Amino acid sequence: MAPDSVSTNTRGRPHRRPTMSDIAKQLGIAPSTVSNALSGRRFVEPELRQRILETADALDYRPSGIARALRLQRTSTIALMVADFGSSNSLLSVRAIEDEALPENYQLIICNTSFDEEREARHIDLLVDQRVNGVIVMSSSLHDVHIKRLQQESIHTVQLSRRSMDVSADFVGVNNFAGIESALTHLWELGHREIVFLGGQPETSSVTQEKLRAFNDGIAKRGTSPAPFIATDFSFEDGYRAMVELLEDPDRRFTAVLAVNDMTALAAIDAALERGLRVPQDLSVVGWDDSVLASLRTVQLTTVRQPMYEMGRAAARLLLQRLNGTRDEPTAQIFDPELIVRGTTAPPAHSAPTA
Amino acid sequence: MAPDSVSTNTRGRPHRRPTMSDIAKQLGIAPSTVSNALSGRRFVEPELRQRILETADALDYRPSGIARALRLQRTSTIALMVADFGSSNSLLSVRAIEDEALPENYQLIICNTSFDEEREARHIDLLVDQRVNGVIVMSSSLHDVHIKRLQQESIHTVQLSRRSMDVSADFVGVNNFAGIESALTHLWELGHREIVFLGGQPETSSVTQEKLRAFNDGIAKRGTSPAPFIATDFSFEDGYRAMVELLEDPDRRFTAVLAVNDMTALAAIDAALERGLRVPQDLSVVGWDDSVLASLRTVQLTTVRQPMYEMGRAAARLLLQRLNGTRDEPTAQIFDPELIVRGTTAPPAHSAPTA
DNA sequence: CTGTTAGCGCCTTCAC
DNA sequence: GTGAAGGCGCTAACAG
Repeated sequence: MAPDSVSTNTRGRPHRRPTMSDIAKQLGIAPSTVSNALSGRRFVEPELRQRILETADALDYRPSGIARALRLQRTSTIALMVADFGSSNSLLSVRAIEDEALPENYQLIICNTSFDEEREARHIDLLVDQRVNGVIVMSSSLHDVHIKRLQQESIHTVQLSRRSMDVSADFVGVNNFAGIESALTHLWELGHREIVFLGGQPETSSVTQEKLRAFNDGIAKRGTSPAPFIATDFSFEDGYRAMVELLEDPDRRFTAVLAVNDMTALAAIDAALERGLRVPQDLSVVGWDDSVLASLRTVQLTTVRQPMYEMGRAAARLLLQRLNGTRDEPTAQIFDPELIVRGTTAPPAHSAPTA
Repeated sequence: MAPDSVSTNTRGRPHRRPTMSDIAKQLGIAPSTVSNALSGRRFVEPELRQRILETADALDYRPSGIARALRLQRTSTIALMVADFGSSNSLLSVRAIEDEALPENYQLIICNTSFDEEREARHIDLLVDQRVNGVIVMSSSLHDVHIKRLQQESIHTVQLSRRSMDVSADFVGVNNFAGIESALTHLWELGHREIVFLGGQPETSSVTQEKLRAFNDGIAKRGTSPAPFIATDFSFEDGYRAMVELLEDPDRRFTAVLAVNDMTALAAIDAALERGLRVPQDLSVVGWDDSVLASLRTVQLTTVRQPMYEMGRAAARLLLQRLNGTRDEPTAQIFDPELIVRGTTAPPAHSAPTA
């Protein structure tokens, strides 16, 4: 077979991509004119412009984002750092961010930190090296050091859900206080007086800290003794272990569980069912997220819904505005959560658990 | 406050990143020597090398991936195209791919196509412009045109799960035939004779095509009349609608449902329960994925497990090997699925459904 | 063993 | 309205 029109020499690679110079050469004009015609930043004789567009098309020309990035010193790339997008419905936020980024020709890079600090560091190194323009940090456990690192490198940062006290950056989140308070009120009105808060990592997660504080405040306000708390990561397995621990402690009595997320709530339910408890008759459980799981007929989890899509969109917009220079002072946008009452909460049986 | 040591002029931006020239200038040596010292590709006097490393560190130098990419003509970036990573446990594959890419300093870009062809095209344009080096295509509905486009642009492509007939590319998948056959055998041995296959888009999804063919073959082999099939997308909502349609058809009789994925299976269960059927007494349901949902005590879904993590890893390795030139001819790697029997399958009640 | 030079593809002054 | 030249930051070829 005859070699293709656009052949090349480099290492036997079959294909070299056409450049603006190629177009220019073919038309006998200057590269800068091609640039002007394609970008539309300068006026070019319509007839010439037309010919340029045509040959660009004919050559299947695509601009090189790398070259442009090097020249303009901006990559039009943003990144999202998330601890584990499997364990909640953070996917909605991802979707929202992509929906905002795509129309503005921004690439989105997603980094999964898995609660692993070394992995966080690796990712951030890569992001810095690639000269990412902005980062949305959703990873609840991302260490402040790393955020500061990003800011030192003058990479714009927006915090989504998680909030760091000693880092000043844009923030989009939910009113955790109100969410916990509404769940607590719900349980209280049903008659529950012994409620435990299950899960989360208060040392690293600002969200858990807030929820826990709201929980303890709410309990104190109602004049009950402080309730137990067990720290876990946000996975099913770990929530399950924690719940078993709670259930096997003979000193512990409780009629309701407030879980840090839906996954943990489901784990708690599993553990309770396994030990012969009925939900909600013997134990009420409230989750947090309103993930797809929660609405299943076989699950029917009472939970707190946060508008993840809207939050993701807000975070993306904030970031993009900042990258376009449309914004200045750090902002905070707080969304309201909503209690969704389903089937896993009911008045407590005032006797001991019936098997 | 006095201006920082590394100050600049461009547009009042606070910070200009140090380059190799900066290091070289500071030490009174040539940039290329800095390059050689940092990359280690050429020998540099240990003492000088040491000083270079130190000043690089002092200046907080980080190499520019963009400049390097422009020079080397490779970006060390790969992309993953997925239709909707919410609806199955494809997250495991994502995790695996990241686990393989990170140690080799490859960036991973994830593209969510949402079964939307225009969105696919947008994404691919961006990927081409960014000069992504390789793409893993997991999006079951990605139109062949787009894969061919990638190949024309000489971007290496690996297909994960979905397989296109008239595109020759590396492929990693699961033996759908064996999976369906094992599910069918399970139901058959329980005594089911009227089984329906629920969900999937045979026009666009090669996976659904294979499953459907395996299903029809299996039914035919056992000498039963062909079973109904309803096409859906892979979401809960659509699966639910389809199941209601099936249930409301008076001409239709069936005692078991084989669903295209877990989400659809759960939707089918919901619809059945809603109409007073009991699972598994009145209706057996088999899913596909073995997602976290399936193992919940309140769900206990019988399902077919595919090793998503391993598959993702295999796909990533294949791609990276190809990018490193370690591989040549297109390969296919087929994994074996595994039937996980849980609580949603049982012998059929041979009478009409008991309410 | 180190320095000089050139160029990856694009954009942007500055000339004409 | 268009052309020519330079440089973004890096690496590879060629000198010395």
